[in-house]
Amino acid sequence: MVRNFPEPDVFNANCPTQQVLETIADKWSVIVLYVLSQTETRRYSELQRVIGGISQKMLTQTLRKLERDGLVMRRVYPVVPSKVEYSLTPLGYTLTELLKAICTWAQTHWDEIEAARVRYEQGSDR
Amino acid sequence: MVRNFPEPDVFNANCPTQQVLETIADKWSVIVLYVLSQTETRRYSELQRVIGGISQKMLTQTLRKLERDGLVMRRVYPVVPSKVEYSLTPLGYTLTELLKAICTWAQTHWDEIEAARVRYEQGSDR
DNA sequence: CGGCATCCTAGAGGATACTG
DNA sequence: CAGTATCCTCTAGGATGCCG
Repeated sequence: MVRNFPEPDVFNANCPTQQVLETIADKWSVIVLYVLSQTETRRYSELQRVIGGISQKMLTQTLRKLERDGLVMRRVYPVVPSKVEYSLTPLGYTLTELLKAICTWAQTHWDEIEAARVRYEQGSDR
Repeated sequence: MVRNFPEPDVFNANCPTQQVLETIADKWSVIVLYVLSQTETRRYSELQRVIGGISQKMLTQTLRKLERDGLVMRRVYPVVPSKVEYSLTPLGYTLTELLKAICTWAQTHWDEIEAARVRYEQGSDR
């Protein structure tokens, strides 16, 4: 039996935690979830417009993955032209605080990281 | 001046937040940081052994990136055979709570995600 | 021991065109 | 509008071998 781990260790390649990270620890996933966490509901085209630099392929792919994992809900309106709305599921909502924290951290500490990079470059130059 | 953003928006491709996510929102980075957050100090070979399924190339690459961004500290002991120890910097430590939360979330909700996947497969089959 | 350097391949991911 | 399909490129990342 491969399942059932004595203690959850992220370090084990077989551990589900690593598989979850494959979903969560992805740039586009974080951003999409973050957008949805702020706005109740978003249409496909809104997401594409609001998120800078994402291709439509990546957007669709990310949404599918999040939907498959039960984090995002997809509602199709049978109208023409078509209308599709995306929102977080209850499970997805349990992530919002975490996502907010991550984005806040990124915003707060960006200058320190940038400074570290400069220092690193200088150190490696001579 | 490209820098200096009115309000930090993750959605803007130019926003530093996205750049930080490139570092943080990476599976191996999360895991390496998590290991270091638990153990003060780790040697290279310990990290490689403890983390299942990481290649040495990826490990080195991840460590360099984290070092460059000021999250991880690398200390070399001039002995032979060589000895290198990695640990978190103060900046890196500010991430530990977040990382713990992420890993905890992954552990807690894995079964729900798995259930969602099964549901998704069934739905798409017919 | 703790790495680089090199080679190689699968898959990520962009651009473009077409469709219900 | 909200995608799918196709093609094509480029790079992430494994395997292997060498070095201080």
